[in-house]
Amino acid sequence: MNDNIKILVVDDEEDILEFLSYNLRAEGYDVIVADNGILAIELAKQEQPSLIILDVQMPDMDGITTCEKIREIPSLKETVVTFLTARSEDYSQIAGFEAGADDYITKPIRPKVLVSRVKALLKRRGITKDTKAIIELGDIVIDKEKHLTTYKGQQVIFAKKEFKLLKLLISKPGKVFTREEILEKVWGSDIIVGDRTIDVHIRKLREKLADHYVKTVKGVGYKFEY
Amino acid sequence: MNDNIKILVVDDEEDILEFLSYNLRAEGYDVIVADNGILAIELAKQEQPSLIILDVQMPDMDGITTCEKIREIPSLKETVVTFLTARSEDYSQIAGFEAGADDYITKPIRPKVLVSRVKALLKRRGITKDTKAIIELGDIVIDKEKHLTTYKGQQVIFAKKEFKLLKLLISKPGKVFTREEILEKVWGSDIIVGDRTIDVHIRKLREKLADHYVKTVKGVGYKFEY
DNA sequence: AGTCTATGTTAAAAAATTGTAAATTATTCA
DNA sequence: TGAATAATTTACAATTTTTTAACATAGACT
Repeated sequence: MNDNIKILVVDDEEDILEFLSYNLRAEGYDVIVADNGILAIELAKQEQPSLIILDVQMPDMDGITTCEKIREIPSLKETVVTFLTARSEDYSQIAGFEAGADDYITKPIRPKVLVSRVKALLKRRGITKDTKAIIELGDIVIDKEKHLTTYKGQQVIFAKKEFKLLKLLISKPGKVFTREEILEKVWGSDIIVGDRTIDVHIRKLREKLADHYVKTVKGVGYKFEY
Repeated sequence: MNDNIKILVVDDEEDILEFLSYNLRAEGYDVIVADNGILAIELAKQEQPSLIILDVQMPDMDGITTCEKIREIPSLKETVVTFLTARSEDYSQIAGFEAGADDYITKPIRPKVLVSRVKALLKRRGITKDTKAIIELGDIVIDKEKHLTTYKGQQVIFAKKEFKLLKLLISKPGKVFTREEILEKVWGSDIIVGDRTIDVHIRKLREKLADHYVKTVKGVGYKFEY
């Protein structure tokens, strides 16, 4: 499982796809491409990219429609979407934001601006290479890529769900995650589990680390505190 | 229901300030203005606007420096900052994002684009008065995300309802909230509770902070006074 | 002063939420 | 396929929060 940041680029023009891919790959991103909106939606669902760059003008399904459809997919609600638009189309900017886009990049594209923009967008959403690879928090080291956790130098094995839960909580130390949020992010929006499932998993984290890391905020949720 | 979202506009040119204010006020925002960076920072600290629109080019302190300074102020960490920039200055866009800006608006400004952009930015951040992450009022700091309250540097624990009530009262210091309003916003419109419930919760706030913060306005309701 | 009403105070009951162990069901992987 | 491991449910215990209820107090008004 390669844990680089994934970017989906969607444009009907071959050379623009290549241009964007080249420049983004050079920055270390994993780039996947689609030359139409329908394929884009399929790929997005499958690959769960962190960022989608979407050309506004495309045959069949335009960027705005594509974006609207993307926003309707629960697992892609948090994905950053940015449009590619010709410099003068102010109208499309408006429509784009209403469709749920986060930003837009004007053509002609300058590599430096592109990369800087992409970085800024991802950073704003808290998606950085750091948060993708290894998280260190005092005694606790989590290697997401290797799916390994170390506590006080000792390796601790977490099962899949436990690991996901730990990752989530630790991604924003101190932040209280509601049960809903946890369900949504660890289990997925459509899966229904019993009331006590989360508690049991929380218990396992506490067992394997130490009780005091995971705190209960009664009536609200759980948080990780170092 | 524009629950008076505050926007701070900073530009050295009088006519641009007026133009922006006019258009934003027409949309129902509370607009405050500053014609230089130093004043802007002062005002921002005092007024805690949700959005700051900042001209890049200004005498004395330019927009980028101002933005950097703003980002250093804890209570303004979550504030959305957008730059105003001449259409061609690509470099400033890059520097702007690095300084911690969230977006930029190019001159010449078109009212429709401006308003649409501002709406999109605020929406993206989910800003309506009750989603601001941190509320600071002198000795009292409320971190909604962490569900933490600090009084004189000491952590104070509030249960869910207490926390909600405190948040409500503190959201508009000085405003008197009627019992009805409190019930509606803390308990929800359809829940029926006895007469003394609110009093009991008010009492707990007084206990945990200090008596003088929450004042009773007999026959009317309660208010928070710092 | 006496009465009336709104609010303050307290302790205890009630309700809501979470913790836990053990049993049950799914999944994985050799 | 069949142990082994993981995930979930169940049933109850433990804890904490919220509400109620009974009584106290303060201030307004006649």
